[in-house]
Amino acid sequence: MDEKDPKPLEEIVQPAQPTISYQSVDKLQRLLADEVFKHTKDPKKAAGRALGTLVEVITYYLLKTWGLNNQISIEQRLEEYGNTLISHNVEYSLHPIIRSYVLNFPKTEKNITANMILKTLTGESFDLTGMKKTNLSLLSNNILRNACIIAKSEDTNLLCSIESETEEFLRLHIYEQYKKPYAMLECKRVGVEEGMSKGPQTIEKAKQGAYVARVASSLQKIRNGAGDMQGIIYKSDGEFILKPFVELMEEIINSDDGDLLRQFILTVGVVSNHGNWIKRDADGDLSFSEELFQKELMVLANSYDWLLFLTDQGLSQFIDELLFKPTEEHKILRETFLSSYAEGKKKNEFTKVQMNIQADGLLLKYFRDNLQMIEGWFNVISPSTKTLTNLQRELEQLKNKNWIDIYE
DNA sequence: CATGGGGTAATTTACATCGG
DNA sequence: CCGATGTAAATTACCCCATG
Repeated sequence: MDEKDPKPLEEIVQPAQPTISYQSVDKLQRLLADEVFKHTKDPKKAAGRALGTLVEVITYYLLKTWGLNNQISIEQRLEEYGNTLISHNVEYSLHPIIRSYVLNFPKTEKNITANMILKTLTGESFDLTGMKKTNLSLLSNNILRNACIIAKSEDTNLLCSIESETEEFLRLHIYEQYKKPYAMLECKRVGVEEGMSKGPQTIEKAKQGAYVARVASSLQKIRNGAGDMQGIIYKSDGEFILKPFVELMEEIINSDDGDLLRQFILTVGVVSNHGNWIKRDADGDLSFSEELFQKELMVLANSYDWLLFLTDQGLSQFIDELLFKPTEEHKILRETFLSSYAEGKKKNEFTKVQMNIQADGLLLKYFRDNLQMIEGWFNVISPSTKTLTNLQRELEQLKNKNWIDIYE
């Protein structure tokens, strides 16, 4: 990471804009524990788990708002680069779309199953040979399934999302994703352990994600004796390219060389804030420089191509504004969230996969209307020279590659 | 205070059963 | 046959605690 241009910590933990003050996430977690999760055996733990889900939801709806909805798959199996014996489920992966189609689906009161969609599709000259249907539902009891897979083939998945609606029809996006992703994201949240002054032990678990980030992509990290992070990528003829990591990564993203792109996966980590991620300096001040990162934060920053920080302020604002004290317009969000965690409740309808359909609409609108502010909830830890907009641009670049040629 | 071990809750998937 | 519902198994993500 580059230390020449350290960002002031204020930028990292407390973005300047809105001047409203928000409670710290630690306090909100305690509040959640007391109010929402009192009935569980370990309220704080359950609250922490729920906060983890919220980090995922925020990240997912940011991606949606960036126009990547149809590129996303959730919790799909990803083989290690060059080592197919080991695979991992990754939270979000972004995939090339090989073909897509808009289907007018007659509105119905009933649930919308993969089967019904496929049946409607067969009348529409959309070739389904070689595909095996799933038994998932796009819409069930008013709950939307994000990244809903309706059929699978050997190398692709066929997914479905709701594009828009008319009086009689739902316009459904049918799109075929190539299984090999060009990017992946993992979200992690770690809370402060009660009574602990130092960093969290639980972060050991985050190393699992760091491991995946290091083995997923053909672009691998390697350090030289001077401590510089180098990137190495093998081409199909066995030759390799070795040069400074960020430089090589940019080169691959900018290139149209199938040889470089075919197995490349941009890895992105999203960690929510933690009071002890960063050490104090000799004066007892918090300043943002790499040597003051706790070991665990460095491990993550060195493992992912991109490491993002979801700030305390951002997560608090999301919880406070939409879940704790929603406006009239947003009160369904609160209701959906609370009912999802009510005692005896079986089905959660506030997760990255299952989301109440009205809540989905409200979240999309909120993210669209407040995109700039929400982007301010994230800070880039690595590469330290880049911004979130750079990441968006890189994802967009990858999305627009001519993948059909690359994989033919 | 770093580390390893441990436990619960949440979520998803696969499979079974029920009812039309 | 088909979809809805229920249940067990598998996986993951949290937090807590004992030890040295």
